[in-house]
Amino acid sequence: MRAEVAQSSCECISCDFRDILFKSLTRDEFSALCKQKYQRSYSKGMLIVEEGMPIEHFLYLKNGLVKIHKINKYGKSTILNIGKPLDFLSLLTVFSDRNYSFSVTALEDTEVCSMNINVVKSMIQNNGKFACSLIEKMGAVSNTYINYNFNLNLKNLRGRIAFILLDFAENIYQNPDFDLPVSRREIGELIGMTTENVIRIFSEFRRDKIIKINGKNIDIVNVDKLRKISDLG
Amino acid sequence: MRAEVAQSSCECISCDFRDILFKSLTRDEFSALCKQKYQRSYSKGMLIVEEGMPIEHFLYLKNGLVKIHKINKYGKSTILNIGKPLDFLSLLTVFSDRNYSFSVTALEDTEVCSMNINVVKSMIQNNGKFACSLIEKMGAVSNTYINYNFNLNLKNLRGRIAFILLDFAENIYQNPDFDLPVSRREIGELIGMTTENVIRIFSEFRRDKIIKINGKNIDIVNVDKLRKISDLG
DNA sequence: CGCGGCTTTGATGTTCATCAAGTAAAGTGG
DNA sequence: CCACTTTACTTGATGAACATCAAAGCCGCG
Repeated sequence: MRAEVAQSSCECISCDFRDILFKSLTRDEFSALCKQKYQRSYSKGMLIVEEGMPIEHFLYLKNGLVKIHKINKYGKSTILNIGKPLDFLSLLTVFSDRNYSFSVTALEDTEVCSMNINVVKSMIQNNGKFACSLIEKMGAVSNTYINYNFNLNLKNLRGRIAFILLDFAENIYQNPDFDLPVSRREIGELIGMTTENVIRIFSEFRRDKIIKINGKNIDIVNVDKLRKISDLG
Repeated sequence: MRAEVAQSSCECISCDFRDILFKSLTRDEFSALCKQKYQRSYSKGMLIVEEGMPIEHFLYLKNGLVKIHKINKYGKSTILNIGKPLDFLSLLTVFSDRNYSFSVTALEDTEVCSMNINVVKSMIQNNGKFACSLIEKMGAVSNTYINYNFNLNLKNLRGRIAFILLDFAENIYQNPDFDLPVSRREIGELIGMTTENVIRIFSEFRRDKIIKINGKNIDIVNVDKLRKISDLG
């Protein structure tokens, strides 16, 4: 009864994530999750997770965009991945580590839902279907990450830029015309090249009429050519 | 009863892997797993898994060493990872994909145990403790892989060679004197450089008295210097 | 207004891949 | 067992790709 009431008063019931990961929860489990969850908004630029902090919550992105980054011992920053709502790298490590081995920063206004990690762990123990969907999701995220790296590592600089622009257009914004959520420097940190060369190749693509650039705004006018560069690089 | 008998007659009971992943299974589960498992030996060079084949089994390495590799569309081979018994990359993707997205080849004589994937999936559903340990193991493997890539990508060629030699010595053979299980070309495929440059840097390190080389045999004589090169690269 | 961060372009030098050529080692068929 | 072929290994020379350095314009913000 109590559970019933809690559930109906809970916005989680209409959350997109419910179908992805939580559809196998019982009403009581769902309600318990709901009651202790904590939702928070982060505006662009805010730090969501700091490298080294203890892992106490299972986080997921309701919406928004984040960068998962890490600083090496000489202070150089690297972006491991751009995290989208349903494809969140943090998922992979949160059940094994005690402390975060990376930071997470909002690239756009982002809503994050956090649940006590032990509550989720006990749900894994008690609900096999939930455990299965979590394992499947983890595998899918791994695959994405592994393929992303595999594809990127073999390419030259022009190929990388082409690849990343197509990735933004197709996988993140579903639109050939979009605003970059990151600076030129951050693109370099993500695909492993210097800021100067990111800019140089942007300019090259503009000169060759493959893209239009207006500050952060990118409009891909020749997708075919861009894809060819990405494939051949 | 029947289960009991099956269990005591099964060699799995003394398998190292039992403690890692399967210690939370009930006797009946363990016995069921045992009865349908299939163990096979592969000698050096044999193909264990072929890219594109359907995933029907959950595989783990009992002992030996494998390379996980993938061929890009122009026929160029890349090694994603070297798989050790308890740290097997395949673990990450086997529950999400329908077909293998990579090949696995034995680098040394290797024993592989294979269990029907659906049996394992149903164990995940029915045994929460098992699901938990699997999720933890998956997370640990992810972490290793992500860190491996993070470390490697920032380094120059000398740093990469130093890093990989230390990895072999410390994480695989626990000995500064070891036989390389791979060719010079394969090292290049693993850390992203040409065969010629792998050899060149080997020769350089030999000239600088950091390592001794005798064919496949490597003896690290100046670990500190090698670590410095790995760190600074 | 001025400062700092982001962006842009050009000049220069280093790192690395490619090409070439030769030796050693390992497998293959007679 | 030996000629033969193939594959792995090695070194040098060259050029291309990329990082670094330098300088200047732009923009937002205190």
